Amino acid sequence: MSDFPEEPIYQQLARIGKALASPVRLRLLDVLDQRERTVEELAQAAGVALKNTSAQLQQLRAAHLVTSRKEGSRVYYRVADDRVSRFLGELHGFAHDRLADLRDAVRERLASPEGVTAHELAARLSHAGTLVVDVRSPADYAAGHVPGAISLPLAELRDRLDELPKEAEIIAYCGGPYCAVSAEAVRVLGEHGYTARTLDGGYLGWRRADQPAGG
Amino acid sequence: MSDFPEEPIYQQLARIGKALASPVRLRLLDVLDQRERTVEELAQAAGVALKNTSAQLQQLRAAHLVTSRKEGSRVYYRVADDRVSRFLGELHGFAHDRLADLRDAVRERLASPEGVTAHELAARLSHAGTLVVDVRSPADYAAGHVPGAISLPLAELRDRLDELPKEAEIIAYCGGPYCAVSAEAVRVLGEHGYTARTLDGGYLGWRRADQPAGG
DNA sequence: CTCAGATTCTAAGGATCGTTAGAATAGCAT
DNA sequence: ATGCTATTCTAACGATCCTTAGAATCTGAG
Repeated sequence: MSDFPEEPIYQQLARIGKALASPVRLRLLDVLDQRERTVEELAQAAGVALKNTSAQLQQLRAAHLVTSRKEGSRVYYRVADDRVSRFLGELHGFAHDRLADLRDAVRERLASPEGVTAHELAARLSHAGTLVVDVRSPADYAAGHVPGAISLPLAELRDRLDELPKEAEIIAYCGGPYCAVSAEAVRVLGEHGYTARTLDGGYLGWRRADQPAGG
Repeated sequence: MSDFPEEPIYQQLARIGKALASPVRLRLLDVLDQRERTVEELAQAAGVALKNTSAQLQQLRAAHLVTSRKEGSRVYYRVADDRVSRFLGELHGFAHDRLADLRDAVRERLASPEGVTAHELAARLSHAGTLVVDVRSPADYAAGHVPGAISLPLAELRDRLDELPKEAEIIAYCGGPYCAVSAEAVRVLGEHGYTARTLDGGYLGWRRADQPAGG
């Protein structure tokens, strides 16, 4: 135990660092940042064991990064406020341009051609000819989506191709920045002769870039 | 070990969190962010054992938060680039407005009346009547300081009071945001009839607010 | 070439953290 | 009340991290 005089202060600061030091907690934060969820929904969406999800949520709550509200027998968690969301966005950007290993891991998982940034997409929304497709679940879509986007979950994509005009340029997105679903959708669309690209960062990237959540 | 499909990505992200999860490493970063230092200078300035300083520096380097250069038999470390400095500033601000315990720890250590923010000080520099006093070591002063500030280490303050015009409003600052030296200087100045306040965040806060480092 | 100083590498004990099983709590339905 | 569901608490094991002693490396000086 070394102890310089400012240690109590830095110990407090380190609480935030500690909260961000676990892959599981970072994952939970990203999933929660998309929308409020119950513990069970969260555990399933994040792919983390239920008991572990609950345990990690206690730590995130101790660091005041998430808050919960009780409704009946369920507990709903959400990211504490907008500042947490913004800070997480900054952490992602900071880590991304600092760690080549992170960029490699992302590239290996997504393996998709370059996507459109949130800013580029915002500029295009005012023009016709761009069709934005939300490939998440209808529940996710209902909780908020890019203005003008249509809901078209990946599972239904092949059956509903006739709803998509051939000449449109399609931008597909899913939830998190590392979600592979939109990349898969782009692949399928490409096979059927469409021009399609992903939205970098997904819906979360869109919101973290301060873009509006359309109703 | 839980493993959701995005785990390798979040594992990389967590490397940044882990680097920021230790009070000692956060302290080293703050001291290094003030200026480049050798391992020994850093260890002494931070109040951390030399062996431990070296060990923690290896971890900070692995996370690409610091870089080193060798000059003769000494190794100089510094914060990797401006983005690290900015991110640390954001982390401090984020933690500060989130953790009441952190605010309490700061208040307990500094116990000084409210200081001036970097932004306020910047606005005042153009007017006469404000005297900015740098109470750090001459070496720190030489490495960069608030434009127009005079160097007056705390140890010499009592002997050099006659250099300070009684009618000036004095702003004193030291290195880090949690350095108590400027608060002590303000106390001494107050005893001698001066109007004096501290600069919130010290020199580091000044730089992190994107203010110029005067020569 | 040898010596002294600065820093890092290696190794190891102790502390802390991550994970999960099992018990406990709280709310709703009957 | 009783049972059922959702969630948290308690306890415990293994994994990881923090810290520091001791050996090793590198540099400049004599």
